[in-house]
Order: sequence, then structure tokens, then C-alpha cells
Amino acid sequence: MGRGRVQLKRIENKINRQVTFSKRRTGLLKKAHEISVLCDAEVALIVFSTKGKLFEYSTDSCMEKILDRYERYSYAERQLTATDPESQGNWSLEYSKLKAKIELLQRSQRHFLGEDLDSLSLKELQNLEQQLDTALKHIRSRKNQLMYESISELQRKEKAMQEQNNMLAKEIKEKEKTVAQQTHWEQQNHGLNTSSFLLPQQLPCLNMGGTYQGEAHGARRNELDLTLEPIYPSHLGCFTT
Amino acid sequence: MGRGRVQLKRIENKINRQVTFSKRRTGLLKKAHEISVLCDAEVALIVFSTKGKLFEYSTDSCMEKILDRYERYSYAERQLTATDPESQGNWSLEYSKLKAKIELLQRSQRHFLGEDLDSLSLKELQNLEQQLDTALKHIRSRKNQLMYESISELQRKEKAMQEQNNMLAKEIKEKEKTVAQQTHWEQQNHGLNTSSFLLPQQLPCLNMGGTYQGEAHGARRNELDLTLEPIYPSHLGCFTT
DNA sequence: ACCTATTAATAAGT
DNA sequence: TACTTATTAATAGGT
Repeated sequence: MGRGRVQLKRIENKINRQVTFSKRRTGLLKKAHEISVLCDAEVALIVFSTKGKLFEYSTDSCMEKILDRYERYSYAERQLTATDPESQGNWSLEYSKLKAKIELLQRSQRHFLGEDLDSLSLKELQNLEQQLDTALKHIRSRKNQLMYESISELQRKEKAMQEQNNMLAKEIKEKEKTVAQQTHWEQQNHGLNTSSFLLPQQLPCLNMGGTYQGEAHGARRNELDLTLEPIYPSHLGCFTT
Repeated sequence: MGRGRVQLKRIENKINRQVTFSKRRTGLLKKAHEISVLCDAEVALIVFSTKGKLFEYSTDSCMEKILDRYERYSYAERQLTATDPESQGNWSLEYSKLKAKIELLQRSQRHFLGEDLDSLSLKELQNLEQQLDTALKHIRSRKNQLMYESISELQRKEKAMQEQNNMLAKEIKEKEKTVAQQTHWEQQNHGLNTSSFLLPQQLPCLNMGGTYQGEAHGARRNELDLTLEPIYPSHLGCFTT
């Protein structure tokens, strides 16, 4: 259905394939749901796209229950993996299943690390390559996201500090004015001991001013230079994305 | 589609329900297969009728593989069974150890596939990125090696065939010359029966010539078209272990 | 994402 | 269950 027939073979045009996948996937899930409701059937549908994205439908959303039921139906094959003669009932069976599973996982792990490739065919290598390529894209995208978040956070902090900065600067100016006036007064009528009560107030302000100046410098630098080293572990060479 | 619309609710008439189930089941399986082929997707479809009869479809008929892949995607539930309190001594201990190991492996597997990245720190992402980058280099290098080997092999074959080709062509020419001479002679002094002993030698050579021509055509194609399919297993799309 | 000509699925009937 | 047919639904190719 659609303009013209369609051959039952892989659609070579990548864009078309993706579009068709999206449309047909929707249709398939819909029909799975329909038969499930109309005919009171239990349906489990799992679809992985070429790129490994998962789509699923299951009656009443209990996929695991249906899969379990399925496994119960077709357990004959799984007795193959249970050829371990030392049967101590279920445990040993399960044990060897897990062992086998681990073997598989470790094997593919090695492949993901680019090791032990001699056993793979060209087609398998091609798939592997594509998977890792896709994975790398996701990883880099996530990394960028993290970095941008850090940048935003820093810029927010910078702004806050800038404001604090301005406030403190104003305060200092006023203090200095007061001090200057004070000094002036003292010079005019020397011998008055009013100066002693000013000091305690003056010192903390100067300290804060000093601190703020350093930070402001750092913050200002960040506006131009986004290397952002301070918040990341320093053993990097890392931002080579 | 059909005469009149259908409400999305359980068909109460038992006969109708059964008939519809049968028809729609066929359609659903067909569509599952189509999307799998057209869009290069991995599909697993399980349908239980009301009466508990099982119908299934799976890409490349490897249901277990797809279900495994599915399980890897949604592992949360299995942590429930991992903490199985019913300890029966060693077995259960070992069992949960393996379970844990599998969890770890699956976790890193997902990371290698670029999934489930939110739990990773920037540094971890960086490491992952570098690992995959390195892996990709190895994989591509191995892939190239395989392809070059195939090419060399094909070229070797082509050369050999070319030589055989030439030899056979020469042989044929000579035969033809002999035959021509023979005919000539026969025309001149008709009635001599020397021709009878030539036939046995002539036939096999002509047969070989025919075979070789077909093969040479194949070899020449490979010089231009390097898809190389013939030498790889055809049951692919499979490497999602 | 939306549109629509066309094909495909299928409900009802036999 | 299988076939037929009127009708609706899905969707290919375009925008």
C-alpha cells in the first residue's frame, strides 16, 4: 500500500529505510495491540532498529510474564546448555547457564575493545564497527552535554560573584571615604581616639575586598577562556573531542 | 479495512474472534517479517491465543538471541532475583556471584553500546571514548586486512584463470587447425578413416573451454565490484551477541 | 510532520 | 479453513 509496490528486500537508501522503519513500526505496534484486544490474545513484540534502539509492545505491559511463558513453552533447546552431567538439580543447571552467558558477554566485551577479532567475519566486523560508531556518537554527545552544564554553572557563579563584587566594591569605596574623612578629622584635631573603634570594621572589609578581586579575575578569565580546568580532575588532555 | 469499521474491543462472538485472530495473526507475522527485512531490524514476536497456543516470529529465527538482547536492555528486574535469599549453601553463593558478574558485564556492555550513559562521570566518559576509539581503529584495520586478503585471493584466482584461459584458447586453436587440415585432407582424398581417432581428444577440450569462460567472467566482475558477498556467510545481521 | 494516490489488509458473507 | 469482494487501513513517495 502506497505508491507503487515494494520489493521484500532491504531498503538500500538509508533515509528511506529509516522513514519506512518508523512508519511500519508504528503500524506493527498498533496491530499487535489490536489483535491483543480484539482477540483476547497475549502478545509480546520486541523490535530493535538497525542502530540498536529498542521498541516493544506487550499485552498489559507485562513483557517479563509473557517471555517467561514463552520460555516455559520452548525449554527443550535450553536443555542443550545443561549438558553438565553433574546435575545437582536446578542450581547446577542455572550455574552452567550463567557460566555460558558470561563467556558470551566476555567474548563480546573483548570485541568491543577491539581484541580477539580474528574469529569475526567481515560482515560481523562491519556491524561491530557501526555499533561502536553509534556508541561513540552517543558518548560524545553526553560528554558535551556534561561540559555545557558545567559551563553554565560556572557562568552562573561568575555572574553571582560579579554582583557580590560590585556590592563589595561600593562598600569599600564608602569605607574608604569614611576613613579619609576620619583621617582628615584626625589631622585637623589630632589626639582624638575615635580611630580605635573603626579598625575592627575596616579589616574584614579589606580582606573580603582582596578575596573578591582574585575571584573576579578568575571569573573574568572564564568569559574568554573556556578551558574550565579548575573543576575537572587535572590529569586530562581530555577535551580532544 | 473490511466491511465496516471495527471497535477496538474484545470481539464477543467466539467464532468471529477466532477467525479474526487467525487472519490478523497471519497479517501481523507477515508485517513483522517485512519490517525486519525491509528495515534491517531485529524483531521478536510472540503471540499466545486465548486457548494458549503459541505463534512466534523472530528475525533469522534466533528468538533466544533477541530475547537475551532484550534482557540486557531491561536488567532492573533481574536484580530482584539476584538477591534471592533462599541460600542453599555454596551453589547459591556462587550463583549470586555469577549474577553480579553478569550485571557488571552487561552494564559495561551497554556502555560500550553508548547506552545508559547518564550514570557516568565526565572522566569515565572520556575513558570510554578513548577505549572505543582505539577499538575502532583495531576493527577497521582488521577489516581492511580481510578485505585486502580477499582481493588478493581473487586476483590470484583471476590470474590463474587467465593463464588457463590462454592455454585453452591456444589448444583450441591448434585443434581447429588440425580439424581444418583434416577436413582438407578428407576433401582431397575422401574415404580415409583417420578422423575417427581424433574425436575422443577433441571433446574434453571443448568442455573445459566452456566452463572456464563462465568462471573468467565472474573473476573479471570482481575486479570492479568489491562487494565480495560470495565468500561470507549469508545469515547475518547476527552479531549482536 | 503532513498529504494523498495507491496498494494491502481484512470483515463479512459463502 | 478457503475463497470472494466491498471496504477500510496502511503506507510509499512527495512536500
